[in-house]
Amino acid sequence: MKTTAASKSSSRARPAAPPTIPAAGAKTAFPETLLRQAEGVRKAGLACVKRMPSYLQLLRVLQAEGREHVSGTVLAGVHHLEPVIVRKDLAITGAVGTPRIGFRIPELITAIEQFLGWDHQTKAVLVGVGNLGTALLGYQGFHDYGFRIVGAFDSDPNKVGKWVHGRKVQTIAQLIPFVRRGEILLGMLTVPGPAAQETAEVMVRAGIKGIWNFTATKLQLPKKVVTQKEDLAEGLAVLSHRLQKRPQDASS
Amino acid sequence: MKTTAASKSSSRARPAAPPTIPAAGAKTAFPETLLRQAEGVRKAGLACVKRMPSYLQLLRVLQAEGREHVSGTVLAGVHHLEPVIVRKDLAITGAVGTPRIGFRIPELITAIEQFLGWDHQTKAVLVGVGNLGTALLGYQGFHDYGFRIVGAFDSDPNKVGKWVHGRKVQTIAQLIPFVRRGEILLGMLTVPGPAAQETAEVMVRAGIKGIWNFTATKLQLPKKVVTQKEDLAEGLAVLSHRLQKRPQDASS
DNA sequence: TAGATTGTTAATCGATTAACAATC
DNA sequence: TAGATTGTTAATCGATTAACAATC
Repeated sequence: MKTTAASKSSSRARPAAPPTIPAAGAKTAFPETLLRQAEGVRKAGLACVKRMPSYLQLLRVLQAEGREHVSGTVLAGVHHLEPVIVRKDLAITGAVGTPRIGFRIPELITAIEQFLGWDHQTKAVLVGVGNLGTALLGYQGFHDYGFRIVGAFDSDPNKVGKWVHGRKVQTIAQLIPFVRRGEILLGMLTVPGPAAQETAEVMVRAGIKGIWNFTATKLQLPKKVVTQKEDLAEGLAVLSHRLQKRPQDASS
Repeated sequence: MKTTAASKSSSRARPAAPPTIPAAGAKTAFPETLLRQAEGVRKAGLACVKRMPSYLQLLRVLQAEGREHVSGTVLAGVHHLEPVIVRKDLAITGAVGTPRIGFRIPELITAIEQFLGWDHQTKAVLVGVGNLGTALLGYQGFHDYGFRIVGAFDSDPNKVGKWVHGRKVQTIAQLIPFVRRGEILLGMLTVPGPAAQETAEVMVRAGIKGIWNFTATKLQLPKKVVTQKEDLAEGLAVLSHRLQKRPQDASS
C-alpha cells in the first residue's frame, strides 16, 4: 500500500474542530470533508489497534468520574506510553482535540468504538464447553466491548442440554441453523486441539466470518474468513524469556 | 544497544555442526567456541520469542512420529511463515542445521527449551480463583511448557478450603509463607480488576519475580519485577477491526 | 555433480521517537 | 501573553523480506 506521496499532499493544514466547517485556509486542493477520517490516508498498524481497548477502558472510568476532557498526555501517563504515540493513535480514529484542553471524552469514546466496530452489539457463538470455554462463557468483561456470546455448543452428549452461565449447551448439528437464523458473524473456538480444524470448517459453513481461535492449532481456512489466534504460550514464552535474562523493563 | 559493528566482524564464517570442532577455516580472529550461542551477538526480538512455542509444539509432534530431522522450510510451511524467518529464529537459539537435511529434532527441541527457560519445571502460584482462575487451574496445556501451578489462593472465605482441579484454595495470608518455602518465582494474577494492584504487591512482597497479569489493570511495581499482561480485549480489537474493513489475510 | 537448504548481509517495511510549528 | 497541548514531518529503531554465498 504505497500512500506516501498522497499522504504528504496536505502538508501542514490543520482541520478545524469536528462539528464546524474545516478551515478554509487549507493549503492544497485536497478534497476536504467534514470528517477527518474521510481523508482515509493514515493507516492503523496492528500495535495501534491493540492499544485502543486500553484507552477505551480508561476513558470510561474518567467519564464515570464526571470528567469531560482528557489530554493525550494523561492517557499516555497512565499507560506508560509516549504522548506522541497516543496522539497518533487517536488521530487514526478521527478524533480531534483542542490544544491546552485535550479531547472531549464522549466524542473520543465514540470515535474509538466506531474505529473498532464496537459501537454496536456483536453476537458470537462459542464452540467447545471445556474449562476454557466455560470460563469465557462466565467472563463479564466482554460486555464492555459490545460483545455477547449468544450460544454455546459441544459435541459431548454429556454436556449437551446442560446450562452453563446462562446458556444451554447445544449440539454441533444445531450450530448451522442457529448461526444462520441469528446472522452471527463471530465464533470462539475452544475445542481440544485435534478437533479444531474440523470444527472451524463447520463454523465457516454456517456462515461465521471471523474465528477467535483459542486452540494451539493453525487453522487452514478460506482467505475470506478472518481468524485471530489467542495463544497463552506466547505470553508465557515472553515472560519466561525476560525472567531468564534480566528483569529490567516492566510493561505490565 | 549498538551491536551493529561488532556483529559484522565475523562476516561469512560458518561454524561446523555442533558436536564437532568449528571449522578451522574461519576468516576472522573472532574467538570461536563450541556453542554458537557463546558469540552472544544476535538479539532476540519480541516477535521471535513469541514464535518459539509454536516451533516447539510442532517439533514434539514430529518427534512423536519418529522423525529425526526437520528443515526450516517445513517448519515455515506449517506455520505460514517465510523460511528465512524460521532460519533466523532458530539461529538465535544457537541451533545449527545441516544444508539439505535440516536440523536434528532432539537438539532443536533442547535449544528452544533452553532459550525459553523451559528446560526445567517452573512452579507458579495462582491468585484469584474465579471463572478464569478456575479455567487456568484446569488447563492441561501448561504441562508441555514445564509450567506447573502448585498453589491457588483467594480472599473469598467461601472459596478457601475448596478443592479446584486438584489444588486446595488457600487464603492470601498463606501466600507469603507458601511462596517463600517453595521458592516460587512466578505468579498468575486472576483477581477482579480493583484488587489487582494490591494483590500484586503482596505477591512481590512474598518474593515473586514475575507476574502473569490477566487483569485489565496496569500494575505499578518495582522495575525488577517482570510483568506480562494477557489481555483478551487486544485480540478482540484486532479481530473486530479486521472484520470491519476487509477480510483478506488469514493468520490464525 | 546438482540442487535443496543453511546462514548471512543488505534492503525494505512498519512502528516508535524526536523535533517542532500551530493553536488555544 | 505564556505555556501546555495538538498534529505533523523527519529520523531512528526493530522486524521482515530479498538476495546470495557456502555447504552437504
